[in-house]
Amino acid sequence: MNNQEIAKIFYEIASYLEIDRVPFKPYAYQRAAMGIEGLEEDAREIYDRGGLKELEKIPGVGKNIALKIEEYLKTGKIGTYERLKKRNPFNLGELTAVEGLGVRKSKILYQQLKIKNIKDLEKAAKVHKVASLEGFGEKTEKNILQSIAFLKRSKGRFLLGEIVPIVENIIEKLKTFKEVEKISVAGSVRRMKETIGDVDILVVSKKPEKVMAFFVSLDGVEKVWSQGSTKSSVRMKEGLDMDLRVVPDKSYGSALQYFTGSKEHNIATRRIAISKNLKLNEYGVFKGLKMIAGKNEEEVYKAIGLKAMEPELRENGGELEAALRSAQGKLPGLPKIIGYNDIKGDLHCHSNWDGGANSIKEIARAAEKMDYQYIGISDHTKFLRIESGLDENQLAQQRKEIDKLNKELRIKNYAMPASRQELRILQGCEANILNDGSIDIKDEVLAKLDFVIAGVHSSMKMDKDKMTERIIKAMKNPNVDIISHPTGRILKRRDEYQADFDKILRAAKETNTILEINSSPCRLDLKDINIKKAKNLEVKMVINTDAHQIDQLGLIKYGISQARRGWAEKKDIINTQSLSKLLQYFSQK
DNA sequence: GCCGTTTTCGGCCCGACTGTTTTCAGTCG
Repeated sequence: MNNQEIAKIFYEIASYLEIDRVPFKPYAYQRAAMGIEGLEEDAREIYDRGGLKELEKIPGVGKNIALKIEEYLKTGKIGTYERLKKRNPFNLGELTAVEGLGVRKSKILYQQLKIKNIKDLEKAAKVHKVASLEGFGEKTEKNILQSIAFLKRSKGRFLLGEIVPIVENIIEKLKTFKEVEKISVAGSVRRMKETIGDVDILVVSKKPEKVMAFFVSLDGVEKVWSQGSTKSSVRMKEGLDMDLRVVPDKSYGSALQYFTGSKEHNIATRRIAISKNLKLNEYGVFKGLKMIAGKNEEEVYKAIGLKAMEPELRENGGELEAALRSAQGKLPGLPKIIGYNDIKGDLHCHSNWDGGANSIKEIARAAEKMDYQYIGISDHTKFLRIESGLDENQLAQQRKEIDKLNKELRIKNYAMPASRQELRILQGCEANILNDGSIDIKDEVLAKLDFVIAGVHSSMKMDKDKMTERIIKAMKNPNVDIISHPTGRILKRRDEYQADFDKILRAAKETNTILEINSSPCRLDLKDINIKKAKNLEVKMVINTDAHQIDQLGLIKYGISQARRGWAEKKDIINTQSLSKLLQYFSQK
């Protein structure tokens, strides 16, 4: 994939031009970079199909930038970029990651002190060489050192699953403060992005100063970066930054829209407003000086001719075009994405048979509490000795226990509301896809299970063709219904396997194999763009937790949010369906 | 350098806060 690399180069060109105060061009390069990032097709394929003309159809790409893409595809380099880099031989990405440092200050640091990277910067700041530079000072130098310490500690972003509990706690505390009239989380947390840089919280209050004073004095606040009457910014003891904004009630909707982002979504919505002779900012939608909307998000979007959409969709990935069509009654409009209460059962739970924390009965009880109609026990199989994987005999034993429990539970369920009478424990397993694509459990045993999940748990560094073939061969096994965590990534720790995902998707379609969206906050695998691809190809998916103890059943919300970010609808996700429909999917293999 | 429901020329998202200033540049989101 060349696209990410090309986009990165254009972002950097934009930064270099900003250093030199070149007007407007940086914006043009950024837009081109965004356009390329958003492509579903590789730039080379586009070029091979129609040359420069075809490249110019990419949003933000005109004649000149098309030429630069061509140059990159032909030579692997872009002359303009190489020259700019030579003139600014410092690590821009690294330096601007430091809070408070942008491109201009980075250049000054290089010119005055020959600082090229964070290491140089830390050295210089420690001996107080930075404070004396023009435009810098004591405080800037201190903040730089603190920010570097943080970067070292956290490696940047946090997992959504780490952040949400912290945010929920802070919001609960703020709700108890009587001057807080309305409150909502905004930013990437509201969009449920898989990793979070910092947290934005929005409040309506008539006494902003009092709210700010309360906020910065909350337990868990380690440092106050800034404190004003509309915005305050703090560092929490967990290491993440949290911003609180206070807005008047009449602007709550426009502020929520604005602070929810994404940045790309906001830039695009403002441009739509301008094209209609309106101005959109965090205070409202304005026609001249007259405010025409702002109280809630629905009226803000409506004022600029759009239907409001769920926060998870707001990435400028086609949602604005869809919202425009929805508002005009045209198709295809906004998707009716899956809701947080639409899941009818979790099919990937580990019991104490393979070393998980809870018995099958305890898992079933927990599933009842979640109002599930079915629960799938999917223990590891024998190849994974370290996880006490089950062999053929143990699977047969487990079947007996599950059959017994199903009888017990069903009797009790007649006393339950109709939705729960169906609760049924299904027996699956999470078998291993061996290096040659075969499964570590005999076919005749797999055939007796209600469903079979298969996943890669070994030899993850296989080369691309081999890994692709390995997974496809597993999908061709008529007993394999679901592929677990299909790309194998672990956020912040391990990259995806080398594999051709598009090929795997096509094979999933041909073999009626279901792909898992694993809800574990460090996996979220499939990720949003792969979910979108699967949906477009009509490949079915299932949202599972991979829980090893019953408190992890609640992680399902992160899988759902990922599915929502991938535009998945109820019909795309098999475990939104009734038990009978679900079993029908499995029988289609 | 790109782009067009007012435009093929003349615009390009926009406001808050900080730090270093004495009216503002830089950064952030």
